[in-house]
Amino acid sequence: MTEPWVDHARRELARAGHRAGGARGAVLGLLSDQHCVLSAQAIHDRLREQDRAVGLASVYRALDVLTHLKLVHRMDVDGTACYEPAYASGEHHHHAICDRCGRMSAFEDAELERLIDGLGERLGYRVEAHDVVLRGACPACA
Amino acid sequence: MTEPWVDHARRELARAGHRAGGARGAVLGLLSDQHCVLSAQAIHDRLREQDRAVGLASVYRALDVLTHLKLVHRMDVDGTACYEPAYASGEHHHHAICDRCGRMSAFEDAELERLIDGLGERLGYRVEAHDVVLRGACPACA
DNA sequence: GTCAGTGCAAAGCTTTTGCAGCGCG
DNA sequence: CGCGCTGCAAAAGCTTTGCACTGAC
Repeated sequence: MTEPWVDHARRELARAGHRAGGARGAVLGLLSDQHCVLSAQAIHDRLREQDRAVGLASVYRALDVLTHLKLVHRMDVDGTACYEPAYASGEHHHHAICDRCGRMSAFEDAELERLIDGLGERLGYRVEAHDVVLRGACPACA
Repeated sequence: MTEPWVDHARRELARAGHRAGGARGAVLGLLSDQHCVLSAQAIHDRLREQDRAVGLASVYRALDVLTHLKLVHRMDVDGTACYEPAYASGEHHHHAICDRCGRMSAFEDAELERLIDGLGERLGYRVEAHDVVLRGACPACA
């Protein structure tokens, strides 16, 4: 299986005039292997485990560029920024976080997306991104 | 017009065994006058303007207690925690934030609430709170 | 009187910035 | 061979914690 997201991201980076440095490449590679959101610190730690150590500042800088190009999606959870690949179209999901065990699950729902698009229109907003977060007790903890 | 939320909050605080201190009371009073979300720093600043100065640490402590009692709702925006009164039932709204001017608007939608409740059930979650955030260009900036 | 609540200052995190050197294009 | 990328270290937020003191019950 190829990694369409990584390829897409590299292409977009080049198109935006960015060079291909090692640190950003490593962050890109790690993100594509994950589906769950990761904090900058978590990315830094995992890269170190994989012997592809990258300065924490470079992780932040890479994520900043990627976020601005809308190649990764940023969300704040419990006061810390977390990131995940942003898939160009389709494959759009949201998160439910368990207050007890802290575990996070992802879900998607076409009707929710449709409803949110409608809401944006109603507000006169050109909505470019949106987040939905559910909090409560997961099946195991409830 | 009375302030049902403040009264409710004071009652719940007492019921949870908390004493009525000046700092927390001031935070409570300020929050009830606002509809928009406020950061801890903003609360601290406004209280100072009103000559009801409260230590920043006390603001954080008050907000922490109130959040745990589910009397205020916390949301992270751009890496900073913001707070607003949590209305026991009904009067539940969400936010749209403009990427350009940073202004925030509130909206509510019964269908959205219904849909989210359904999603929680589908996931087996006992959903206790949820957030929906739209990001994009507001009518004025678009 | 006791102990939660408070203010201040210090510490702890997360994130950003400055700067010198490396390396892609 | 210039300029973007990187790492390190320092700085800049935001938030929490330690401690002594005040004040509610």
